[in-house]
Amino acid sequence: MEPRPPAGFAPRTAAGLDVGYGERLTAAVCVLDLATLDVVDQAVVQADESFPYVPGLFAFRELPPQLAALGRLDTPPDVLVCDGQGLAHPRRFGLACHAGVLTGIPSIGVGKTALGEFEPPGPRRGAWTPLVDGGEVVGRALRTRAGVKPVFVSTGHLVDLDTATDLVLRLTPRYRLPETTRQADRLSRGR
DNA sequence: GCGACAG
DNA sequence: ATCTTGTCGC
Repeated sequence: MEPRPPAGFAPRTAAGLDVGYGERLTAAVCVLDLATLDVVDQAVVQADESFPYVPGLFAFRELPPQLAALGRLDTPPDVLVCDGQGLAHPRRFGLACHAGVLTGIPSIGVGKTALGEFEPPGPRRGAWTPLVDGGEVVGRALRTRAGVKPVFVSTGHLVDLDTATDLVLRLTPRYRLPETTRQADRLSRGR
């Protein structure tokens, strides 16, 4: 059956997660108020590399430090917006799925590149086309900004694709990537 | 066997 | 992911 959010799912906050690379890994999490998109909480954690980058096993590399950062927040966010795929993964279980299941927090995946096939969505913001892999619809290629390369949205945990799409559009009033991702990226670079 | 392969 | 200048466009 389709992943479905808890009854009455109406997130007030959304967290963006990202990992920056330097001498060590820098995991950052930024919690935004969905009404204002202001950062209301954040945390950073440094960690040594403990797993190589292996396509398909991305979560083994970046999730541990991200979970550590989440643990440093004052309050758990209502939904996690992950930097990578959720269901849109060869094994149907990308980073966003791991993050949601391990924390019990609803989650979605927003990738910058697609793993499956898709037709280019219309040029206008909000347009989308199905992202297909192995003959299955695993997510959506969503245009968050007119005339700019789409992002790839997929289900993580306890959130359906329509809800995930709405959420991403709410987080992209101006730029291609969600504000959550942008803020976490900024923080992971020490700013 | 060869190429592709989230970040 | 990260290394990096200028350049085109709103």
